[in-house]
Amino acid sequence: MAGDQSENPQASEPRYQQIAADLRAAITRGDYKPGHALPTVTTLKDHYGVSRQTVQTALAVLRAEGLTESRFGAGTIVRARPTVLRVSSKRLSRAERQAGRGAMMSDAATGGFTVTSSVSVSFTTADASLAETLGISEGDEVLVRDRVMSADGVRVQLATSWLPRTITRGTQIEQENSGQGGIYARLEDLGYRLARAVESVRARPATAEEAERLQLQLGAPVAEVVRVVFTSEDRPVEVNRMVMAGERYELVYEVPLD
Amino acid sequence: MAGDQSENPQASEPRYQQIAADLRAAITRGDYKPGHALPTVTTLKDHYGVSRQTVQTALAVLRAEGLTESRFGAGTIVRARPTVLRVSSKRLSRAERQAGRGAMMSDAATGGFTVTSSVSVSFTTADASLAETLGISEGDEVLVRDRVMSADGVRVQLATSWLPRTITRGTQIEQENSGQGGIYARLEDLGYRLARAVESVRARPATAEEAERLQLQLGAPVAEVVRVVFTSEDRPVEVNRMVMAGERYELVYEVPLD
DNA sequence: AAGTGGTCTAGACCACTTG
DNA sequence: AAGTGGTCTAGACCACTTG
Repeated sequence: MAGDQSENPQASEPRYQQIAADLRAAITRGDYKPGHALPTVTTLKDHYGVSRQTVQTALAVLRAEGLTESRFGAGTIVRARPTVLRVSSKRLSRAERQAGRGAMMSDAATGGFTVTSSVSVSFTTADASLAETLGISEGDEVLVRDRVMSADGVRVQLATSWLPRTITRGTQIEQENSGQGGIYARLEDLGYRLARAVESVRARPATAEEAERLQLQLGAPVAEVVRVVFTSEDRPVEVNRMVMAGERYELVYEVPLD
Repeated sequence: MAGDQSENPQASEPRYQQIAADLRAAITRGDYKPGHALPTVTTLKDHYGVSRQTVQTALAVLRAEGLTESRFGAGTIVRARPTVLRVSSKRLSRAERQAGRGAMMSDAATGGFTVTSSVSVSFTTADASLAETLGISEGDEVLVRDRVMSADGVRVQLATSWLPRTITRGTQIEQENSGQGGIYARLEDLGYRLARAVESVRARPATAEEAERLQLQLGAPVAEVVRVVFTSEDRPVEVNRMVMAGERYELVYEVPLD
């Protein structure tokens, strides 16, 4: 009966959510194992006696939860527990810098992943908000370092750093390859003693551009971390905005309680 | 022409995404203001010359991005910038505890929100993972404190704490009302000097249950924070698992760089 | 009572992957 | 070549909100 949804008038839950719940339970029970395919859309449509569209809507729910992944022309696959990068706030210690590792590389050292990164360098002028954060004037020149980072070939993080050109002009920080230990090591070479950073973390949906660059579903959760680095004289020297594929990261912070 | 998508064979982007992009741009430009309604589904369908379903799919994209909110029978509303609770790691300081504020209350003091919370207390035995984290034996009794927190009437956080009953038995920590300064103040009254916490943060999609309890869309981003609190003798005394509505929180951490 | 968003069907074509 | 997921249409009924 077309359009008739009243088979069971008590069931306030839409059919597609019932189907999603059913499949979710089957995945949780282990009927469908990570890396293996779910039944095809056509099979599911016949099995549940619904239209293709309804099956697709149910599958979209599972994708939104991160349980499955659909491969165009191939099938719907149960996702393996994702690659997790455990990123500790200890990664920024001077000891790590002196061991010649940049922040991203010490993450890799922790997790056993092969980390690669592509960098592009450009220049712009500070808008009001950036100028305030960096303690410079609106319109002042800033260096922009844009990075895409991958772990074991999977893109996991987008990062953009801004630094005042009064600090970076003519230094290796303006080169794509910033050298052993990364830009923090170079800043210390220049005499800036880095004392602390403030990191502000939010969970939010990926924008369309981020989803594309990180190979995520639109609206998939990302962690946005904005870090401001201060010297021992409490001068801000860098703003770094990182966008991380949510489920691929675990951020670990040590918090003093006294 | 039914089923004909080849009007513009160059356009690899599906129609519903084009429509979503169009509406997104209009919202960003300010054509549709926060709190106001988008055109109705019927209007949009006629305007773009597509089916209702296609419009619905486009609107689902905007909802997934957190840009809009659909009200059954009423319309699709542009969301106001969400209530943001700025939660600093400084909230856990001894000074705050001695001022009589629990962790959640000092958040409120920071942000100017009215915070309420409902607590339920129960008891269970530790499974292997919890036992290891708390340094006790599997099967040992633990106290469970389950909390739902609201800011200005909006549910913003689910939190569950586990503490060994060898510590809490017979104390105010096992009461629903744990008193001024919360359970951390009570632990210090009992002679446990709290030294540090380790917080581990992930962004992930809300499960169906969390979505319901936090009044979120299914799969909306949440921040999951697992905190382990240690005494000055490095003994773990509490595990606290918090699930926060992603866009309603900003977590701020101070990170030492040396 | 009228309007709104939400769901559903049956059928179609598409781009893509797999053997 | 056959199969798969993705998208789309036109039309329908539903639960809910608003005046």
